[in-house]
Amino acid sequence: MKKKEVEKIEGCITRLMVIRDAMDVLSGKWKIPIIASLSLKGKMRFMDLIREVDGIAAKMLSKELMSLETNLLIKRTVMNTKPITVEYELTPHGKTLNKIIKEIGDWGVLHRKMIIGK
Amino acid sequence: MKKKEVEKIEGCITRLMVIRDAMDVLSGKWKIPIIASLSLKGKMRFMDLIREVDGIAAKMLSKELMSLETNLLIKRTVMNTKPITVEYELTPHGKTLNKIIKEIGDWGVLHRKMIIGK
DNA sequence: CAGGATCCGTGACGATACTG
DNA sequence: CAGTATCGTCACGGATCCTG
Repeated sequence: MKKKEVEKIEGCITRLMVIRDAMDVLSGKWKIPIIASLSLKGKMRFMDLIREVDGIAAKMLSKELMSLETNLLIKRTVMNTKPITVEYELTPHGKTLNKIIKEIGDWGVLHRKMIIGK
Repeated sequence: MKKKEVEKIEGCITRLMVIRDAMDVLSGKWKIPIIASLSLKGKMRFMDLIREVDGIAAKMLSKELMSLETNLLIKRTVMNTKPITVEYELTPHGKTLNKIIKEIGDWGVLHRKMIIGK
């Protein structure tokens, strides 16, 4: 087998690996919608997210936010107000997801036309 | 409220809606990896996919392929060989996912660097 | 307001064996 | 080879109540 072919095959394998890495961080029902909300609206509080991310329960939101924070995608800021409020926003690294969010949104429009159109 | 502001808010809401539409079709552990494999390698048979999509069980693959076919993303072709073989490939509509796959892959590389780097 | 605690159902996902 | 059948597990996700 030629060197170029080997490289191509290995390229495929690592490509599939990084895709799975990404999906480990992003998969689930809520993570993309949460990130999309923060991406579109910027800084948001817990209650804002409850309202914005349609149908999510507080427990799930809490859990997903923790996961996203652990993966350095969002930043959590506690404000000293009374009662306390908490703000969430995308980190610089979280903002690098914007392209994915955009593509998913664009494709969603396309897909909707496809389904309705037939 | 001005007309432009209304449009912006409605734009956000519908944006989040189409994103959820897209996620309904794409979410889950396996769909993106399956599509990515078909995207990178073109036409594949059931066994090829079992090998390529690392760790998937036959039952899951079968189920996911059905779901993807229902959503018009892949095409299933039964060949009259002995024993029978089946080929799967992306439909034109399925190929419109290439941009998403690319972005996810690119981001996966970035994310890996981010995690290892710290 | 932000969330934790608790209880709970359902389905996603997995391993193995089997069939046309 | 391309699946289906069967059985089992566990975490996703939901509802409700509670607290600093």
